[in-house]
Amino acid sequence: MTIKDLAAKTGYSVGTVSRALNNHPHVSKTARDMILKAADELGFQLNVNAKQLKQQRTTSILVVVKGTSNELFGELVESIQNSIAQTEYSLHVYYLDEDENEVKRAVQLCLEKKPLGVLFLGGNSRNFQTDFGMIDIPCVLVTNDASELPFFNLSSVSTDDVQASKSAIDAMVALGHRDFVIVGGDRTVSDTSKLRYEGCMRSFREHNIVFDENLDYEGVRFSYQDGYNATQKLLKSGRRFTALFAVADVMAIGAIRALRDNGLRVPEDVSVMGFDGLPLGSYTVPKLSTVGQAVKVLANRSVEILIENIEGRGRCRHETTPFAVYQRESTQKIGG
Amino acid sequence: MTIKDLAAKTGYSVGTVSRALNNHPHVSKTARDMILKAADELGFQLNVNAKQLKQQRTTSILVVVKGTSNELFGELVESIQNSIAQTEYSLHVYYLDEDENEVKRAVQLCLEKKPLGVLFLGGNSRNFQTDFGMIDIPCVLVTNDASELPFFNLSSVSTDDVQASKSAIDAMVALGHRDFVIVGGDRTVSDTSKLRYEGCMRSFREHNIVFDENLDYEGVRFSYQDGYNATQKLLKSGRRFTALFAVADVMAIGAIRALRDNGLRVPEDVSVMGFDGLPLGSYTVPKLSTVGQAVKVLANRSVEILIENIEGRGRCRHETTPFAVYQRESTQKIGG
DNA sequence: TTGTACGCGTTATCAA
DNA sequence: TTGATAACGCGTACAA
Repeated sequence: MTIKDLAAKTGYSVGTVSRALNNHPHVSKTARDMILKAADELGFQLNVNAKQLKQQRTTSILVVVKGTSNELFGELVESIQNSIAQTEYSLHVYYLDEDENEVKRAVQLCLEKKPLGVLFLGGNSRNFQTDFGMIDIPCVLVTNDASELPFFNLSSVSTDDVQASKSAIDAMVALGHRDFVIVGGDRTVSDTSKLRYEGCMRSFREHNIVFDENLDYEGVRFSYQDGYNATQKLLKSGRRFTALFAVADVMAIGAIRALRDNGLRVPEDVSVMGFDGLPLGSYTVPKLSTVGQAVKVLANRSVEILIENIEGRGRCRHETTPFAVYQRESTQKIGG
Repeated sequence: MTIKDLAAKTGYSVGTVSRALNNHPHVSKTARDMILKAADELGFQLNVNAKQLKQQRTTSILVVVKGTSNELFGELVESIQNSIAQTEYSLHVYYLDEDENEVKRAVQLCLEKKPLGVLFLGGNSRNFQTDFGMIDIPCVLVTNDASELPFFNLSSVSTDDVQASKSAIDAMVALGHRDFVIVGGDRTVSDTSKLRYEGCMRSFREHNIVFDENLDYEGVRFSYQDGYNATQKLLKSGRRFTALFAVADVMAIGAIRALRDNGLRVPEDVSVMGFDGLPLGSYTVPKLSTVGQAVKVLANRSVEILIENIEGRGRCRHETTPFAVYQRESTQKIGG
């Protein structure tokens, strides 16, 4: 079943058939109707390989997911897939380990798959600085800001991590907390972690709160297990604190568990705040206080921007999506 | 950069270059070495479209994921991707809504993408009975048993849902429980739900436990929210129970939350058991008792079987993977 | 062992 | 508006 058969069936030439199938002008309504009808009846499927070989262009968009244990990305991928499904493009998703170089990997995948664009879910600017030069198709970095990076083909849509985590700390300070520890990411390797840390520090400075980055900060991976371990370590070190901020909900959940295992109650003994706003957080015990990211907006804007750029209808841009601090049950006023 | 360029560079013909690149016999070591070296130096990438057009065969494997909110599938996809990464095949993942017809969708995707095989994550036998006939490539149904289905190209690897959920109930009975409710799936539409229900009933019969399927069973979707709602409904109905079995961990977590919101303690007032063994369950408060599936085994065997069948080295088969009941903190002996 | 040449299913160019 | 035909890059018979 090729356009040749279709041509034979309808009496037109392959040229006309091709034009009809692709909605090109210069084909009579009679011809178009007849051909489309025949195609439909015969269940004709255009051969993508032949098309792409001829046109020297694929139809695929790459999604590179960095750090698979962060459930936020799971939600994002789902949203992205839904947006893309309504377009002519197709999606290829690749999950990378948290400490792989996502840009190097993307370069390699671009050579191999020749996609029209790529969506990076997470990433760190150092990798972009050194390796992104090899990529010349439109890309967008999701959940990280790339406005400081000197690439004309790299957009970004992200939450303002500094403001968001500053707000988180502010909220806890407003509750009367002054003794903080942070379960964060590795700031030498994750921009997100660095920015969220920076947001915390701003709040601390603004409120004259003492914070020792060597003693009160643990930089680990974004997972339940690491959140748990980091909290254990903080506890073992003998630091005294009434508030714990975890820069991801998964870590916060691990942290709460560790606190419990050490006989500490949440929020009575220590308040815990997470980051991301996973649905799960509404069902945990206690319900997780968190700063929520706008997952759907993040996803939709990312694919809109990417497609605009792929289709040459726009330049690269850097957008910020809203966040909100949700005070649920894992935080409370100091002393009750 | 095509094999033509490579031919020009090395002085050999495109035929020899092609043979060298594909590890065919009848090419001298000299030629092979020289060509491979040149390819490497020039960063040569074979044009997949041309290759597939010529060979009339793609290299892709389809993964159809049914019910996106079930986090078990997230873990599975990750595992599957890792297995496939080490092969010559490429993966295309599609997430479907829980109540879409996964087989109809697969048929359509097969026409479009012409994959070599497909992996179904979840699915129901009714859809297979009516629509699977259209598919003639090797497939494997993961997490559901397909041994009763009359298709020579459909394998399956699954947990023995009947035994597994019987074991779950048995374990709670051994703890002294006799008043059960179940937060399950829709048995008219989900085989998994039907089987797990069946397992429960067997245990109930064996232990002469009274269970009213109309009053003590809620059939809903596999999500936190639905687990929560179902439990609310059970509670509102005034049923008295000391044990709740949720046929998925996500539902169990929703259920625990609902119990708490009604002033009931877990496990003191009611014991809760989940199903799946998500990592998350080790960090919740209380830690979730659950029957764990062997995710890695499920994933590995599925792709092994699929690839065997794709390469014609095996027939279709139906395997069962081990499960284990983990008693953590959400269950306890009745009255203490 | 190597080279030549055809064809896979499309799209696009050019003539009609 | 249509039809004929040349590419696209590769694999593979067949010939050498």
